[in-house]
Amino acid sequence: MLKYALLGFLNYQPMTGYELEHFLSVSTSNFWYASLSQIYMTLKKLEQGELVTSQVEPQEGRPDRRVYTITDKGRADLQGWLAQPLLELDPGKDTLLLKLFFARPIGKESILTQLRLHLDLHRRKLEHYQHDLPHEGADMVREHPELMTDAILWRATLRFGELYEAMYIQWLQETITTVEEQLPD
Amino acid sequence: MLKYALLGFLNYQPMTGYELEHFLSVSTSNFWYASLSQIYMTLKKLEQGELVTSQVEPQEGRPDRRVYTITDKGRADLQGWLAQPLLELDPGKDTLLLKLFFARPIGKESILTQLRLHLDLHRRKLEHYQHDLPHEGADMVREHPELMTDAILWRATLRFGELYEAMYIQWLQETITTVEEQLPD
DNA sequence: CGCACCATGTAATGCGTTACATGATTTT
DNA sequence: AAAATCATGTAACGCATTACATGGTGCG
Repeated sequence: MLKYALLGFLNYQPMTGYELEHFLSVSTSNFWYASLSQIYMTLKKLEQGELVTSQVEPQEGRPDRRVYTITDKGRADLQGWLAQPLLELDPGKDTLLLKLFFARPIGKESILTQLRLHLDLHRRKLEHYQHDLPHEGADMVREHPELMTDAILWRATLRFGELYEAMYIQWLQETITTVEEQLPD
Repeated sequence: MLKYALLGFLNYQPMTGYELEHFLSVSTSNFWYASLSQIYMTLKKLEQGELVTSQVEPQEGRPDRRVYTITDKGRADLQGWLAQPLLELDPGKDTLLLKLFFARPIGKESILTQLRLHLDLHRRKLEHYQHDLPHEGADMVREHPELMTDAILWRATLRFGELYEAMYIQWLQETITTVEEQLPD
């Protein structure tokens, strides 16, 4: 699926693997992220499949830039994926919930400590969504005014992040209270 | 991490791979699930690491049952993992959000159709949490009264599932309205 | 008569993480 | 002087999915 994240960004403009990582981290990291090494490997596969092409731009003092451009075939593939409805939900994975489910043996206080730590992590994340991220999308639109309507969808995904974190915070607060009141030592 | 889900259940009682799949599907599938083939492979690795042992129970007319039992080493490993605080959040993955982010080229109506389809999927899931799942935990406690306090934590994870689906439904409704009102055809 | 349940596994492939390897330029 | 940014890649390993392979029992 990273494949489509990369094609999606390359459909806006040609860029390098390094730049793709930047865009992933400031706009989709919430629901899709990948490390640089994975991005480089995936780009290589996309090029083998002729969904992108690359041109090397020589540089001095640092590695040459390899700029990737989406091909017509790549655009068609992206469109096909976008148009195809998703018929089932992603399986969820959440390590904290898994730990909590089996946490009884480590005792009440240790459980509470861990829940409070997570509450803090989620509060920070919510702040990040509210303060830092909104600017990034605005920057992109300034450079590419034709993407103004795309930005409506970008904001919707950011809104999801906010609602998700607010929900998680609420659940943690509730759960901390439940554990305090109901779980024996 | 599946490793710990399996050790967690085996810490309640010895059971087979097949039974483990059942427990995963009725209690943790929300935040951790695995297919049978993956469970069988993971059990094999756990046995090699001496975290579990297995006894074969011969049967007629169907494959022999292989019943796994957690060892002291396995219990210690599980405890260690549970006691170790999680210092960062799981990276989120959500295919619908990824598609939505890049969906502008497929047009307003196709986007709305896909969002409405997902709204339906999430409504079904919420019903499932509210009607079907609560009984499963109750059954387990009836057979193992000593797990009554564990059930407080199980309910907390189920509650997360409900809040998550309710949040997702709210976001989808909001987003459908936003797209209807703001996105040009 | 067909479907769900019981019950186990292997093999191939793909996706993702971590570690390894390098090194100049720019900002604080 | 240190840290962040720019910039690319390979190798090893582990985790997960899908397909393959088998077949009796019990219920509606």
